[in-house]
Amino acid sequence: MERITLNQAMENHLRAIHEALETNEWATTSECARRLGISSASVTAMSKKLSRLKLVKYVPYHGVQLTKLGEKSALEIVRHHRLLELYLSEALGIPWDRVHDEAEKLEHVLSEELEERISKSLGDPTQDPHGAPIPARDGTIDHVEYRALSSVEPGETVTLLRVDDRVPEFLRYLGSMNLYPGTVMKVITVEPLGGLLALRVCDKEIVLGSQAAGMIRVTAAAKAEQRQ
Amino acid sequence: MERITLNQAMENHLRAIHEALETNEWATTSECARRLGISSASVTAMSKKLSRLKLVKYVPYHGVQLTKLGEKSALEIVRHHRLLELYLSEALGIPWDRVHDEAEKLEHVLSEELEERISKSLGDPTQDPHGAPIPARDGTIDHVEYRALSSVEPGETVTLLRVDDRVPEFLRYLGSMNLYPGTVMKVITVEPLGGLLALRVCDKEIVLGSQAAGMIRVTAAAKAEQRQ
DNA sequence: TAATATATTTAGATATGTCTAATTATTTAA
DNA sequence: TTAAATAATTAGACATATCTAAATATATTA
Repeated sequence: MERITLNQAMENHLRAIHEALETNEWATTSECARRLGISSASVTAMSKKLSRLKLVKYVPYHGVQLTKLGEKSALEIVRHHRLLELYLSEALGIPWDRVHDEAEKLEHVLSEELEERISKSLGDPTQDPHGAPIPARDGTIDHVEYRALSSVEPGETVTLLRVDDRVPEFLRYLGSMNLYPGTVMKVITVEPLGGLLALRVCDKEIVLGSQAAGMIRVTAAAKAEQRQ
Repeated sequence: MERITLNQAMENHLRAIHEALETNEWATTSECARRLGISSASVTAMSKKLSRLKLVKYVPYHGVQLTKLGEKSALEIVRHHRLLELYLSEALGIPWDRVHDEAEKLEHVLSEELEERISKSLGDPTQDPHGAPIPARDGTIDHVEYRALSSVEPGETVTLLRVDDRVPEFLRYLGSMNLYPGTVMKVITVEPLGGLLALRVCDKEIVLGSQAAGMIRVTAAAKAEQRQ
């Protein structure tokens, strides 16, 4: 498997594709465009380019999937991104709602050596501050069974495993209520129409909207496991 | 003084100009081209652009000088660069011969917040690993009187103040002889034609070529001061 | 001072990633 | 099953920073 030189645009697209594929079989053009904040036309152009380089399988009008090579390349960028998020948070004290944007810029200019030293200085971690798995150097990555918090039934007790890292306001809101990966919570009630969720966390009651609950992933099993 | 949004190419040019102006009144087109590793034609094009933006004074066939605004912008990039060099060296243990290339990539994507946290975590330092002054946040910068080691007379004792940071082999060589900023050395002999320099450092004798000696700057006063 | 060498600029080309507007496919709803 | 809505692609344009080759200006040398 050859090594391919990627530029920043290609790296951005690959990471967007990788993330889109976490929840769907195909990364559609519009989904990638939305994630990258660019036009669909631009995404199509890049899909063709990545396809020509054998980094993705591109099926017109369906979207793209990563090839083995593309997967490997994407995981390297994801590793950069998540290691940086953790490093910025742990070593430099940047609040968890701001590390994503910083990491997004830094991830493209991280040398192998710097990546390795950062990883070592953190003890070769396997999770970023938002609970996302950090791929290992060899491309292996933890696969954990998740559920969206919004799909949990009233009465269940679950552990928060992972939150979406892209919306600072959302993360600040969670932080203000001490909702971090590892937090155990019991779902009290679920409003039938709006999906408003009432939770009990450490004897405090918290209410979340359905959109917020959709950005939170929790243990798939019925009973909580203490994690992290 | 307005704030101007700079892209990576503009930042690279501004830093090259700033460095060229450390030794010359004008930053010539060819000198900038050499430093940036691009063609003179490209430098001319950028000189015009920076001139249009009032960041430099461009006199055709003479070169460029930084305006007040350009100086301020350049110093911000230089601050990024040197803070990063020191951080990579101190916090992540990257050898001093490799920090320049890393910093060159990172300097363009450093946010104000990250810059500030890095600076704080280093105790708001004023010198990078190669002895170059780190501009303060407000743009003030230490001005130290230097001399090239190659211009020192035999018999003089001087303190190494600063070395060129761009050639890894050169830095490794210095490191192998324990020549770092702060090192006190006595010039024993100077070969008249080739300029070969014999030094005594801690009772060890070291010989340097004229090119190497030209990349080392030492105290301007006749007697050494213990620095750093 | 004229001839030559060197440095700089201009002209024109290329690669890249993005955009908008128009066209074509696909999906959804009537 | 046809019509309408949505999604994706194509065509064509633009900004950017770079390049090479040719032209021009400046500096150096005979």
